[in-house]
Amino acid sequence: MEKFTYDYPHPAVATDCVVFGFDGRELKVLLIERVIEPFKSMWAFPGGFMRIDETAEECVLRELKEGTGLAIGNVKQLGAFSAVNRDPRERTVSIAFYSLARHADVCGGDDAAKAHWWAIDDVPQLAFDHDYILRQATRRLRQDIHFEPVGFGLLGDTFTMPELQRLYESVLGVRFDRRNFHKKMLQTGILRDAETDAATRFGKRHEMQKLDIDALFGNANDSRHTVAPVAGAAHSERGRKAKRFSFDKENYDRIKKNGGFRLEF
Amino acid sequence: MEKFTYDYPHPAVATDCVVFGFDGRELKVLLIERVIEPFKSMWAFPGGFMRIDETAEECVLRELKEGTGLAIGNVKQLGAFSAVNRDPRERTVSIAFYSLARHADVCGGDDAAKAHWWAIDDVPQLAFDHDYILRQATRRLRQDIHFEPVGFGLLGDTFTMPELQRLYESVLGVRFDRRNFHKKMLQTGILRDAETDAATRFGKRHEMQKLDIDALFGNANDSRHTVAPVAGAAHSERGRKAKRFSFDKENYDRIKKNGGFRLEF
DNA sequence: CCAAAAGTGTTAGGGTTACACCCATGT
DNA sequence: ACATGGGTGTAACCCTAACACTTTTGG
Repeated sequence: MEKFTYDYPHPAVATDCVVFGFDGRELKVLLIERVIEPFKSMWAFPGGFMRIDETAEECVLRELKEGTGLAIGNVKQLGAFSAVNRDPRERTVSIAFYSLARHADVCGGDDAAKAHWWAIDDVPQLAFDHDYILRQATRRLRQDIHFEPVGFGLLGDTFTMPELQRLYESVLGVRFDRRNFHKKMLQTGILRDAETDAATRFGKRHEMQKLDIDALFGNANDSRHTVAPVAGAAHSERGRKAKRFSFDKENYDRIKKNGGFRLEF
Repeated sequence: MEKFTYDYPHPAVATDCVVFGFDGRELKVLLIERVIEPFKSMWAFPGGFMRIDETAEECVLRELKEGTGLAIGNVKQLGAFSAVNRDPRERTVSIAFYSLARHADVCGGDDAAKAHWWAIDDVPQLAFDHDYILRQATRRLRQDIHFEPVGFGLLGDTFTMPELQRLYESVLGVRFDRRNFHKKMLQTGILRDAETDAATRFGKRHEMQKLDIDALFGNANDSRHTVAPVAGAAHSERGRKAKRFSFDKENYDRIKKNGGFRLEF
């Protein structure tokens, strides 16, 4: 086997990714059960060793794809974890990231071991220092959600205000008043009325029929279009049907240039 | 020479530290002129390669001491920088940190090359990807200053409200109303009246003389005790003498437990 | 005596919070 | 019908932003 030699000892460099998801009720994390030593049969974040010709970002996206089938484009770096004994095999520095995935996008992956969603409050003891990394990631997510539209990565293309509220409540661990939440969210300017939007895009603002809307977005009775798989399964079918919104990326980019939004909570 | 061999290629791991300082007027950065290739005679952050038996934090503190004489205890990690070609010698991942230093604490260091403070707006083109790292560090500092008492690491043990205001204005690049700034700062609860504090500590609250205060903290005419070296040199001696404050660490820790403070600005 | 710097309080306005009723849907 | 869940507006309060004069000090 080919060998690689250096004048000074080099640590190995790996990446790990904390993938958050949301099922409509609870915040979740994607974990993989380890099939080899060390920490065999324990759960850990997807990740792996960095190749010599890729950046850490490239590495973590590749490992994510290989390990879970997730092909996402956005990861945020949490930082490097460098405790001397964090990996019993050899000295390893891990560059950790976090990302947000729609609950349904996980499709197993190649050597897919077992990738499973765990409720954030029920995660078992993890391999390596991943317990510690998870705490950092959760804290970071809670911070970021005030200033960045992180939540929308966890929902479908369209979503309802109550879904969005449950997401924020899950992440932050608090409860909000419906009306105030609604108001605040609309004030940020990053939401767009999904139905109006769709009608406008198809040039049928005035002729928009209920049937068209159902066809575009799926309604509660139409299982062929589960465009909102996240929340659809989580709450009862009773009660008034909720208005759907979508994330207004164009407007968000404009707002971001002027300093971004801030959600007080 | 001893060699170190691995089955897979390993990148080198280094650390770099962006050290911010404040001279009473402008935000500064501590840079070292490189005396060896690559990037010889260009300026760069203090830092160096990580040893196999130390964490990144330990490494950066050691390098800081060796390179600049700074013996500080608090650094915050910015993250890992892993562009494939950032170091022409070999593939190197750098874990970057930032820290705050009192302007006078830099005393040269061992192999001290030349460590110099640069005004943040006058920094020349830097070695490696340090320009990029500096932008990240500046952005991060601006964020952190809203939630953490970062500013006090840059000032002396005691400081005046105008000094503190100039610091915040330098970091954030804006101007504040004196009265509102004063009010907001006191409201955070992390400031303590330095003169009252000192008098209390010495059990002489009621007998406190002006002379005592001068002896404890130095006054504008006493060059032997330049306890506020940061601002003392920067502004004219004219005008009313300002009240001194200190950072109330005990109270800050208590406040932090309850969610911390937030400076709106 | 004058210029420069620092201390201090009030008011208007915007934003947040608290709060109650009606409507739509499915059982 | 009724239970469940969602949509909507208003009033009190707090916090922020705007604003001017006085005091101290050194020249």
